[in-house]
Amino acid sequence: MEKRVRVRFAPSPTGGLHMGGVRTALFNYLFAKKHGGDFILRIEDTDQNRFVEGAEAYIIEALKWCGIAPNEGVGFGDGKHAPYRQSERKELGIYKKYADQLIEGGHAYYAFDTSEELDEMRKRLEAAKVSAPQYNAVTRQNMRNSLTLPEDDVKKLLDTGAKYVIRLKVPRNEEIRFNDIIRGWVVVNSAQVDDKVLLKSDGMPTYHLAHIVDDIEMEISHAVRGEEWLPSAPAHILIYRYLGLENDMPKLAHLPLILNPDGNGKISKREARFPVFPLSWQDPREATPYVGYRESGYYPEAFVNILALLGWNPGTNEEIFSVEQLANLFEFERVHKSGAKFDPEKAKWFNQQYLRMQSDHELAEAFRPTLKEKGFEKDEAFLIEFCKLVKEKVQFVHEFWDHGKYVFIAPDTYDEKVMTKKWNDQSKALFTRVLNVFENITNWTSQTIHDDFENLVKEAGKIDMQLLRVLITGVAGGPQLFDMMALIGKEESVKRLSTALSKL
RNA sequence: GGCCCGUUCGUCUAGGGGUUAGGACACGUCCCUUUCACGGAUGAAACACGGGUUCGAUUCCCGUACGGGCUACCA
Repeated sequence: MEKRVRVRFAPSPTGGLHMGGVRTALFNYLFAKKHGGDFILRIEDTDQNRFVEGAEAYIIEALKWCGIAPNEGVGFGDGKHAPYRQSERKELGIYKKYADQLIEGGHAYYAFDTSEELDEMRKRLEAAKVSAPQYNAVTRQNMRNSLTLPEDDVKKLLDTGAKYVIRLKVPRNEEIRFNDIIRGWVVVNSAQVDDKVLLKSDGMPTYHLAHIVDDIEMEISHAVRGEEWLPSAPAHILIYRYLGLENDMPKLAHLPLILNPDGNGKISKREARFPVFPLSWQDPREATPYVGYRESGYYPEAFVNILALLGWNPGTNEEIFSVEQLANLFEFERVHKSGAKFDPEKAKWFNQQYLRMQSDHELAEAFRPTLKEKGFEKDEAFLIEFCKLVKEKVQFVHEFWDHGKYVFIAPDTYDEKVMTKKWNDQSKALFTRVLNVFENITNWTSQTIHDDFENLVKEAGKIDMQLLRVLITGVAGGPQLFDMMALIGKEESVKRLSTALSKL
């Protein structure tokens, strides 16, 4: 019988969750959603040295903003497997129990080596030109552990409270194979796997032990994680095996990485030319915050859409998908094996697509706070009309200001290029006639402005529209001019034109 | 260095033994627009290389190159 689908996103709270992490969470979410399963947030805080204040809260908020909230786990309600923080689970003795079981079975051992001794070993191996210096079946014979020390000494060390770690006893030469849902069969010889530390000297489990114990106890059906875990997967297989749980272990899926746009390496927060965090992140150890997608004006739906299409696609030509649609379509069989470079330009395009799906009313309300910040307040009808006219030009809501501020502020300069090219000796007289026509319009609408203007053109000959636009708005481009003038109003439009004429 | 994973236009990708190798972003041109944008049309642009297997390989196999990941009492 197939297990109920239960997947987890298991970040460590060592900083802000970046977009690569969000994508891992997203794929977990989509898979759970598709199969009517559970999506769990587990916090892997077993490294006390790397704990960062605020990181956990950030992760929770980021998942919420993205609309991919787990239905179980830290911040999302306890299920029957609480607690979901590994530091708290450690207090319950959960991990020690499994480590002891491994020791009893002869598949793990105590190691008493100090970090200095380990350093020495590595140096020695490097000097001897050993290609892969590691604590393994060969080198452990020269180290201080329960495999080399007399039994009495080990007992004494343990009884006197000597510091120790528990290491996995990896066989010297054994083929380990596992079937990854995304990559197919992967085969590694155990000679490449080191005797991983399972329990640290502070009593905390390492990732290797902790995630396995928790995945088993939490009945996880699929372990979906980044490709960076692929090299340690063989060790994980061994742990499951020695625990007698190989048949109960979750199916493995290693996701391809998201790479920097300019080629080198997985995406990093230092890449300052585009946001890497979903929400702005202030690292307590750093002075300047990292700007997030939310604060940059991205819709969460757009952000999630972009991420979903990095390393996966449904096989059609469509690109715009809601989270619900993504969940219906998603399958690991269509996830790529190779990493994808993130394209910030295309990300903007995605946002534009979502912006266009908004009604003029929604856009108006979204823009209102920005406008207020700039010191202007307008009624709803005005803002709706404004957004309707300007929206074709923007990718982000805040750009309504950049592309339409002249509606609210009369120009004090006039586009130089247009003026030098088009303003001449006859211009002033001509536009004075235009001004007279405008002054005499009683019913000020786009249509009447257009009609009366056309009548003047019939008498006076061609009048340059772009020049007129610059005189009224100051800038060379924008939405349909008469529409804009109708919005700006007769009084203001006339005033702007006469001001311009008096200045020039 | 060692091990592992990967490689279709600049980027995201579809496809897959016989195709004019398709779409999207970005870019060029044209149309629409008395502007810019939107929209429409159109163009340039890819199967990393070398060997096999095959009547035929971009597709399958093997090498090489290149890229990435890992190589901690970090995750």
